Order: sequence, then structure tokens, then C-alpha cells
Amino acid sequence: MGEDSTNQHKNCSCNTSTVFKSLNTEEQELLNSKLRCNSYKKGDILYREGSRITGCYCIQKGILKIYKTGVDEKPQIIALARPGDITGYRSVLSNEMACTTVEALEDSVICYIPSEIIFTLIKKNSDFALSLIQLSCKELNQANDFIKDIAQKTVRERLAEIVLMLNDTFGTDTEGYIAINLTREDLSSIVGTATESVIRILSEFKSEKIIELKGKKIKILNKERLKLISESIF
Amino acid sequence: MGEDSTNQHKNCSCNTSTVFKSLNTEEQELLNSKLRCNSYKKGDILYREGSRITGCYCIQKGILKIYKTGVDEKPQIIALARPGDITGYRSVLSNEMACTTVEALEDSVICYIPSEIIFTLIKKNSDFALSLIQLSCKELNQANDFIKDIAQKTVRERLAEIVLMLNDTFGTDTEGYIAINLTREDLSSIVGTATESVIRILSEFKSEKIIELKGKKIKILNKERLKLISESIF
DNA sequence: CGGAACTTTGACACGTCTCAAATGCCGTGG
DNA sequence: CCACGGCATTTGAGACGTGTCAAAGTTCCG
Repeated sequence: MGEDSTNQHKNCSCNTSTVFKSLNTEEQELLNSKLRCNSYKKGDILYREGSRITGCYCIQKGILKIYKTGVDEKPQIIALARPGDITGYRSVLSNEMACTTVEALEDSVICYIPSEIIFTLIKKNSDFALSLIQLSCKELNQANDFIKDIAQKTVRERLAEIVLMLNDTFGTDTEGYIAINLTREDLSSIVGTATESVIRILSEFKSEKIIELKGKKIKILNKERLKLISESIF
Repeated sequence: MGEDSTNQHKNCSCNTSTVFKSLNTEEQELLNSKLRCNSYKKGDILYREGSRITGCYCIQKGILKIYKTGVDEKPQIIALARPGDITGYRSVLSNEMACTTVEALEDSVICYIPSEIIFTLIKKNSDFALSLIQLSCKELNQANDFIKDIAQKTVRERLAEIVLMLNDTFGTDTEGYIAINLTREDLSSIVGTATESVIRILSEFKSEKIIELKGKKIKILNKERLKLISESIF
């Protein structure tokens, strides 16, 4: 994991990623001088839950799946990360072991940012610190929303919601299919249900002409309907 | 709500609360000069989901219940806050509407801290900023853990877990009962289940001599057993 | 081309929710 | 101080959603 280690600072999306946008030129150069971009192949693990990490990761290309391991080693996907997102900052800033496992869903290019730089930038630039706070607050709110959903909604409603979220987050390819390849198992581990339930409900959606399926790919045909389902309105 | 508004800075737990511990004397005085302590009665609402808040709240005395409103107005409790905890900082820092409703579970004394002070302190003191980041990261991790639990564990397991959490967080009175009064409905809204399910499982625990019940009060008799249940080990 | 991993379908069991009704508790007002 | 009404708790019965297990079909990739 992590072969092809290079220092190709140019065009690193770290500089334009929302949390880093508050850095001035000098600080950006400091950041660039310490970055290290690595390539990962589909299935590679960036780090595992419980391991110590010494920096955080900014995605340049690819998609990461971030999960916690539950009962019987069953994974619960907490988030998906795409280019521009950063991960690992939580454990770095709290100086704790990683609380999630992070795995590449596709071949990816990821920038490694050593902890010291993060701490230095927080000290130097309070706007950057504020951006980080806002980022974690945003994620916290999303997490709390999902707790509400998973506690109150049916699997069908949650699945509708997740499909909409994937569509908004990852966009669609030229044919209109959502631009992310998730196994049914991954999907079930996001929704918080059994793989078979995801399969059954997806084919219900299909026969109701709400979505179209081609292998792992999903295309939304009736976004309005999906939205109503996700909001428990029939 | 919020009668008895005074400026009794003395002994305000804000100063010793973890996030404020990194302030120097001068900064603490600045903070104190802007605080405003209010009393709230059981059932009072500090603020509602969707409303704009202009500061955050530090609990001196009492317990707050923090919840989101879901389908059919059904509340989902996201957190309970006790003396020393602060709430509302998330919406303040992101400059967004409140994403939760906060209600006093008991008669409480709460310090109001205007937004400007928080922003000023972040600018002046990067350690304070770091503390805030760490706080939100901690809450984020707890939220993610709970997502994993609610997605994978049974109601029985989650209830065991919540009872243990309440015991650790709020301690016990002289008789050994957990020092918090929650209705069965509140409990169900934390665990994410129906009120009747909470009642049934609590009486199971009781007949299995794992807990003792006296009205709303719960006393843990067999902590080890409860821990095993919460970890899906039979 | 072969094997492994993933997907799909069916049958079934079980946990949990819902609804309904009875009981218990508590504060209010007479 | 007691009676009342309202709210919380408890218990039961039944329905429904979801998880589990098993087996067959399909896709993917070396």
C-alpha cells in the first residue's frame, strides 16, 4: 500500500480544498514543502482503526471509504470521502489512535500531511483553526442527523436517502448513472442493514421505475419520488 | 424561560470547564465580564432547532437534553449535558441556525456566552481553538460510535449500553441509584426505540437481577453482566 | 477458462413496533 | 386534605419489517 511515493506538489488539491483556502501564500508554500503524494490501489488500506497515525490525508483523486468495525467484524461505513476531502485530522488533533479504518474504493492519489504542519498552521492562522472547527462541526451535525434517521426511519427510507446523497455527492456519468461503484454489501453497511435487504429494496425501486440498475451502477429516474420516500411521505 | 438573570461571575464553572482551561488570567477576565447566568426551570427550552442563537451556553447546575426532531415530531435525543459542558457552540461557530433543541431536564443555572467572545478567544489563543476542535472531534467520534451501535446492535444491547453510560456520566445517589431522572419516553428516545420496548427490557433486566427499579430511578446491580450484554456477548 | 466474489431469490424466524386497555402516579384545585 | 384529571407506566396481543440461512445464478478477474 502506498507505492509510487512522489513529491508532486503541483496541482495538489490540498491548496484549494475548503479547509486550506484560508492560508496565505507563505503558509501554502510551507504546506506544499511538507506534502507527500502517494498512489493507492483499489482495496488498499490507508490506516486501520486503533493504529497510530502521524498525519492526515487529503484526497487528490479517488474515493475512500471510512468505517468502524463492529460486532463480528462487521464494518459500519461512517463516511465516503472524495477529492478535496481530508481525513485523519480527528485523530491527529486529539492525539489519539485512529478511530476508523480508511480504504481506497478506487485507485487513488492521496496527499499525506504530517501532524506538525497542521499544528503549526493552527497556531499561525486562526482562520485556518476556525475552518477546522467548522469542518468537524459540520461532520458532527451530519452524524447526528444520521443517528436520528437510523433510529426513526425504515430501511427503505434510509436507502432512498443514501441513494440521493450519493447522487448529490458524486454526481453522474455521461449516461446518468451515479459515479461511484459500491458493492451491495458496502451499500448495506452505509444504510445500516443486511445486504439482502438492500438488494430487495433496490429491485422494488427498479420495478417502481424510480431507479434503473446496471450492475453496481444506479441511475435515478424519479428524484422527486425518492425524496418523498426518504422523508417518510407516501 | 430564563428568569432571574444575574451577573454572578463568581464560581462560574465556565472557568474550569475543560475547553476554557487553556485561557490565561486576562482572557478569563474578559470571558467573565461578558457572561450572563440565567436560571431555567424544568421543561424550559433554551433554544429551538432552526432558531438563530447568538451565543453558547455553559451549564453550571442541572442537566440539559439536546434533541433533534424527526418524523411525526418524534424527538431523537442526541446528547445529555451536565455541569461543565457547553452547548450551542456548533451553530455559533458555523454561523448557522441551531440544529438541535435544548431543554432543561431539571431546574438549571446556565451561563450565556456571546458569540463574539468565542471568536475573539479563538483569534487570541490558539490553544483554546485547539481545545474546541478536540471537543467537537470527541463528540464526532462518539456520534460515529453510536451510529455503529444503533446500526448493528439490538435494542436490548443498546439499552444496556445507555444505562452504563448514564451511570458513568451522572453517577449515583447515596442509595446507588443513577442520579438522573429520565422518563421511559426520554430513555426510548436516546436508545432509538419504542417506549414499550424500553419498559419491557428494563423489567427483563430487573427480573434477571441486573438492575433495580424505583419509579424512574435505576440502580445497577450487576455491572459486569450489563457490560457483556452491551457488547453482544452472551 | 476457472474460481472466487458478488448478487439475487426464497423461505422462515424473530425482534420490534403499534395499538389498545388497565393501572399507577402526581400535581392542581376545590 | 381529598378528589379529580392528566400524564406516565405497564402488560398483552397481533402485525409487520428485517435479519438469517441456504442455494442458485452472475459477474469479475487473474
